[in-house]
Amino acid sequence: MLNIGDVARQGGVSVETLRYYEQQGLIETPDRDANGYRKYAPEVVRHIQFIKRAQDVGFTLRGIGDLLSLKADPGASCRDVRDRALGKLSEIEEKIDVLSRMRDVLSTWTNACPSTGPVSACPILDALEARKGPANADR
Amino acid sequence: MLNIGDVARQGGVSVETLRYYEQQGLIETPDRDANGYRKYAPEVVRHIQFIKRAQDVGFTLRGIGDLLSLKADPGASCRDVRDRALGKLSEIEEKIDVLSRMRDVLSTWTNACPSTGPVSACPILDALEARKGPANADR
DNA sequence: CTTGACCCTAAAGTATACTACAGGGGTTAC
DNA sequence: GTAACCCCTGTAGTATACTTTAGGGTCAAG
Repeated sequence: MLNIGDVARQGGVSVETLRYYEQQGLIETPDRDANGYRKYAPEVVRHIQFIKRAQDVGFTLRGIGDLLSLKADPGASCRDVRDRALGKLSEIEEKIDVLSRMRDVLSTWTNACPSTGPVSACPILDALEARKGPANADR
Repeated sequence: MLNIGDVARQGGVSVETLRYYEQQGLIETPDRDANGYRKYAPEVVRHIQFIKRAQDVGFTLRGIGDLLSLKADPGASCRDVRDRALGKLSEIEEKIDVLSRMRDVLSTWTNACPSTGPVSACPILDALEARKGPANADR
């Protein structure tokens, strides 16, 4: 059995993060020692890595909680998980699209800037003030 | 002269947002009427659109404040503005890279999923639990 | 003269994922 | 027995860009 500090070290997170995950329902409430210390089975480290990997591919803690519910539900199907992943995938693609548009506009503007002369003749500031802005997708 | 509500309508923002911008130093403190109402010159609408366009290409309000200072500074050069734009551009490219990696991983996973069968045999959940995660760039 | 639309301030709330702090007890080695 | 380190709870703070709430004046129309 592990103390919270052991789990934190092995899982690569802080003890505060572990307590936070517990509070958020992402990890089971652990048993307590006589002194009140949380005692963890070694398997919990794997569980934390699951959370971290899911974060790495863009899931929020809320989404991860959802994934964990599916994982624990014998009635759930693989399709349910796949649906969550596809949903996240399109969210990410949407973000990439927005960012790509920003990049294109900024790139155009920086290329148009001679980078010499005073700000009074800056094409970037001009572009920002112009009647026509970039085609803004959202916000 | 315009009341705050007029500016809000013409600028496409809420009156609360205008007061917030003022508080944040993004728009000049307007003169007040005898009744205490803010009175704006019509030019302020253009100013607000500057802010909105800068947001559209990824600048934070802090960065926009910086841009506005350059704009107002006769000693500033076009290069200064360009530097801010290039900095923002690389930030955005970095974000795109991170998101692209997430997309690739999710895409691989969703393709590997037969989308039939129980979660107990789900390749996506397996991937999330595996020893090897995706090569995570940051976080 | 009242109703509805508008204006004011200051403070608190929202979302996300933690981090930090205050205040206090337990454990281990010397 | 005391220093160094671990654990506990609960609350507040962080960043960003607003939005909401509370409580209260102002103005134009009918």
